[in-house]
Amino acid sequence: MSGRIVLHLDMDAFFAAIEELLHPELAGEPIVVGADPKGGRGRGVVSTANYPARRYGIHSAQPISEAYRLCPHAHFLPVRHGFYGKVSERIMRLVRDAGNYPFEQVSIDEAYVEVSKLASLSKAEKLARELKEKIFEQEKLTCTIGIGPNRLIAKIASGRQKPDGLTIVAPSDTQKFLDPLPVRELIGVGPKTEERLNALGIKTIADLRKFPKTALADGFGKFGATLFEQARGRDDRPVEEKHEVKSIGQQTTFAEDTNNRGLLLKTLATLASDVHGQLQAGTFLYRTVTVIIRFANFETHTSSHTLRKHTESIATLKAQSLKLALPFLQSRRKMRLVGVRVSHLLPKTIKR
DNA sequence: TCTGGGGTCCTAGGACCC
DNA sequence: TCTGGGGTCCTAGGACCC
Repeated sequence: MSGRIVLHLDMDAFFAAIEELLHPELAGEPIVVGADPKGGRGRGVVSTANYPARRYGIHSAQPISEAYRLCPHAHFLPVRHGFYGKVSERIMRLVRDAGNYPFEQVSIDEAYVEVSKLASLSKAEKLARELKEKIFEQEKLTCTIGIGPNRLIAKIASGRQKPDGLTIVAPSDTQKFLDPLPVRELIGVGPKTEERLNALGIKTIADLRKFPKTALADGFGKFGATLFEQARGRDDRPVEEKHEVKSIGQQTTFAEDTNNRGLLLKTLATLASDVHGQLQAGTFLYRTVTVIIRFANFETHTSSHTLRKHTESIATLKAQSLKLALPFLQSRRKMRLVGVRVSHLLPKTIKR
């Protein structure tokens, strides 16, 4: 595939930016959206911090207790998913309706648009500027856009200049754009893989490019081949609105670790019926039930069972959840989290 | 300093079938 | 007495993403 132009749009500090709009009096002050810090004793993590808060070293996924230590006077606000979802819907509609381009929303605040048919980077740039303007006009929120010859480059490009940025990488500049970047920028390279690559002397994408395909395949399996391609700026994943749901689940972390049987059983039952509610809302049948248990020391286990046929029964879901959890409960060890997930979903409309 | 909640995808071993 | 190969499904765990 040649001559592609892909645009990646990423809202800036989305949750925190929305909260700023709802609390104009907090303008310019550090805002942390996430778990309740409970005076430094809270569990949970930072969901999003605004830029003033980031200057204190606060960032997404950081333990909320740590964020509290870094900046106790920040404004700590709870996550209001429903509200952000509504704002997201309006923004995504605007982007989707910006033209008849293949569009793919990848999360509450991120989307790709395939604008290959514009056939020129300057036209794509113009569209990007228009999108940024329209979103700001309508929602008073800023976003960052990356444009590149495929999803990978567009995504990395948008990550380069934030907030309110626009980065365009021409096909001919792709390699020189990638080479100096740390391998952590690549899709699917997290802390563990970064560590492993670093141990091989691979720090930058230029380093990665020197590694033979076979060596990468040996060390990283299927992902090795993807790494090889990514290092060369290649990515042929299409932009398409799709996404069938594969699983539905809920989990909860207790305010304090517990081995209280009554509480554990009650929590599992509640999770099971909440999951069932979502199942019904989406009119799905399920076939596999998985229970997730996390002990106080963070050791995490799953136990699952696949039924002989699909069902929508809530009684079965509850019974299976309890049955799967039982061996863990017998241990009497304290737990910090329990969860229930269903998979092997089947849309109900297909009657059998 | 402990580490959320919603997900997806990959791997590896064992069971089972032909 | 020793011992195939391929394919699919299930289960458990782990890495990663937002």
